[in-house]
Amino acid sequence: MPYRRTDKVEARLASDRERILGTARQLVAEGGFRKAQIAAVAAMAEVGVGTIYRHFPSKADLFAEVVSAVSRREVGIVDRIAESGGPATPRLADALRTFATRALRSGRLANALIAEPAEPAVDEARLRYRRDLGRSIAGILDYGIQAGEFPRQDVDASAACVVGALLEGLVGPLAPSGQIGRDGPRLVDAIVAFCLRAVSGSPA
Amino acid sequence: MPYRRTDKVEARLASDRERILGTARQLVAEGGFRKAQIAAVAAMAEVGVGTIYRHFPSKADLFAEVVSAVSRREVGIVDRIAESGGPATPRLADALRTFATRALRSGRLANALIAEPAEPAVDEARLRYRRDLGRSIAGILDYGIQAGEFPRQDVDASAACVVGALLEGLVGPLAPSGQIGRDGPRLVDAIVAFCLRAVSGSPA
Amino acid sequence: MPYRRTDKVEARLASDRERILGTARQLVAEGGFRKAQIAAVAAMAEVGVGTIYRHFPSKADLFAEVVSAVSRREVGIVDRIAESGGPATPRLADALRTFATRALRSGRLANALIAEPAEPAVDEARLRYRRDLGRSIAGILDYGIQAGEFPRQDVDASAACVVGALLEGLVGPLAPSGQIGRDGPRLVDAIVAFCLRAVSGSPA
Amino acid sequence: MPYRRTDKVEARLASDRERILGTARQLVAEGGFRKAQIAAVAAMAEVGVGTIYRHFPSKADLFAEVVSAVSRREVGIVDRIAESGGPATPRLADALRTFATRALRSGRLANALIAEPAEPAVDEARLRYRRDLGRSIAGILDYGIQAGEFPRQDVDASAACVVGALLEGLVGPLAPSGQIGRDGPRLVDAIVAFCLRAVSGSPA
DNA sequence: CATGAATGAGAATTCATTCAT
DNA sequence: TATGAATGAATTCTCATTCAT
Repeated sequence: MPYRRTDKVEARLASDRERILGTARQLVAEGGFRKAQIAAVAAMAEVGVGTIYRHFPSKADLFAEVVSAVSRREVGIVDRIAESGGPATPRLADALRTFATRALRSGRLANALIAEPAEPAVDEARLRYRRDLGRSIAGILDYGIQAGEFPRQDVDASAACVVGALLEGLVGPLAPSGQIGRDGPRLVDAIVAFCLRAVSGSPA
Repeated sequence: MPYRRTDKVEARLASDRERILGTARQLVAEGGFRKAQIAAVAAMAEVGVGTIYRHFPSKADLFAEVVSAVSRREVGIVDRIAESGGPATPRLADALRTFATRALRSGRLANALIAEPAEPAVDEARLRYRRDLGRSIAGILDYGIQAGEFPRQDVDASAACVVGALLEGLVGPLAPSGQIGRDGPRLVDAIVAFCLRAVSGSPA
Repeated sequence: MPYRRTDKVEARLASDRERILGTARQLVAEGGFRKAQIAAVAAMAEVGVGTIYRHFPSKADLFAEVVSAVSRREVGIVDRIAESGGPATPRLADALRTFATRALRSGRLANALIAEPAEPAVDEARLRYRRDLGRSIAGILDYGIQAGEFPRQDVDASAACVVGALLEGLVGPLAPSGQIGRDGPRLVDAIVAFCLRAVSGSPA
Repeated sequence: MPYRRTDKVEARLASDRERILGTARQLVAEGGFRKAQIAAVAAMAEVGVGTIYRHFPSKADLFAEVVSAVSRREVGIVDRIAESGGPATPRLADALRTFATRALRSGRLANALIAEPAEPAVDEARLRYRRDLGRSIAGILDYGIQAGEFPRQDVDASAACVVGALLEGLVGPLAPSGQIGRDGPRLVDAIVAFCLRAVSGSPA
């Protein structure tokens, strides 16, 4: 009887893949890339090491995929807000606040995905993450400038600066090491306010 | 004849130390911390491995020192500007512009020192770098708020955001692939303008 | 087909472990702990270096296990004799003679396991060896004193002295250069006679 | 003016040599051979590393000499007692007691010199130490047998056993690790009594 | 001659990847 | 097909010895 890749097999394959990705993400969230070794992922995902290599050609690919997945999810959320209608200012505020709040809740994961490179391939994914986030922001800025809400400015540079301010504000040194040191909402407010002043050139 | 640590010897020692530090910095600038192994530093500095361990107790110490040295130098420059007299706005502009211009010239080094952690000890040095830079910025903000140039704001958060915007603007993905992709002066202008709008809440 | 740790695999694992232990013991017997480096053990056991670390957490653990294994075996043999019934004197004689004869046959190994420390962890195992041997001897002494065969004496000190006399007699300098220099049986006789006189306080 | 090795120079050379030896001995006493590195000896002796190599061709030679020196001194003391007149029994008791008491006072040094080999060359010196000690003991035994105090016995084996009992009794496992666990005098009494019973074949 | 800086061969350990079962 | 045991290149650090000053 020839081997048939049945639906059942297909489903197991997919669920294995997801579980591996999820476990990898969790390990990164707990101990950064440093602690996320293939063997550890395999053990926690309850699959064999070899199985990981069936789904991902290399460690770098696995973790690049981890970053991409988080990126897709988070940028997707921001995108949806960015593309919702209405004036640019509240839209930007909403997007930034949502992103920041979620990042604060994710604890160390955000820090690792944002600031802790490891392999070049993972780095690329990280950069893509930031770039995609920037592109989403840039969309709002473009709209706001068109609509006269924001002054003329170098949109790409501003978007990058917003991303930087956002991430650094969240994981930066002034927010005590690694954890949300100060009460989150207030910090998020300050960051959002900073960015809004920056792109609008007006107080509030 | 008893051994005398002559000036010549002293000079050689110092120059060895400097050469090791410089080589380490260069290797980091070229390939990130990943490429900067002790053996590689030794080879390129044309000293034995043991010599490095005469000057630095461990690999982590060596690279922490690399970061510290750059930090001291760059933050020192910013500090001097921050502490010069006059209104806060041009002072902040000057500080940011100077830092940014220098960082752009340093190429990948800034990226590595800012965004690529390695050993925990090096990480700490990197965090100190950002914190020190933030503190310098915060000083100007404090002054500006006192002087009524800037609106009331969370100074620590703003300073972190400025640092983030500055660094991300410089090394971020929108400045293509780690190198000075766009003409530098224009990018620096955009970043500085962004930060000034953010802290002042006014266009210009 | 899910991976099954078959009996065959199990057997290979166990035999690898044994081969590694055996090789380590052999290397120690040939050249002392100095010659027994992990790489050498791996090469001679025809396994990779990593395989050794799959079976033993560290070099110290491996060699501690080597000592422990020999200790368990040899002390076990002595214990069985010590716990057999009958008067203490022949029991002690039998125990000492058996131990000594076996040690003489093992050549340099006894010397290394007895006299050559290396890592603190291995040292501990070695001390345990001597202590266990001493405890076994002390048991016979206790019995003999109760039975009136031996005079009252400091049992712990006597046991240690017996162990010392035994080991030194075997591997000591008077038995030329670490090997069985003199004809074994006569040496064993002399050592046993010495110890019996010492604990009994009577000739023969 | 040709270089003349004046008396003054000669004296300094000799005193340097002594200081190096003394320092080495002290370091061994404090931390065993493991802690006694050439650089440490040089530093503590307040000479350059090179100076040590002027006096001793290698590390092994230096420490072999350390062992030899201690050996000469201690064996000398025992020898003198051994060669004093009078019956063998009190002479042996005196020799053993003196040696044991001194060893207990020297703390870890005795242990290291007796039980902690390092380099083969040092090992040889250690073996010579034990052999010389044994020879000294053997002299007393010979005399005692001649005089009819002791029964006929294998003198070399007995001497080795005495040395073994003595050393093991002192540094062995029953005397808690490394330090004089039990009150020294009582332990020395027990060891001496053990040895006297062993060589005399009669209760003491 | 004394010095101590420089050297670099070694040694232990880690972990991504492979492949027999 | 899944598994996880085996692998060994790579990396950090130590320390006896040499030799320019």
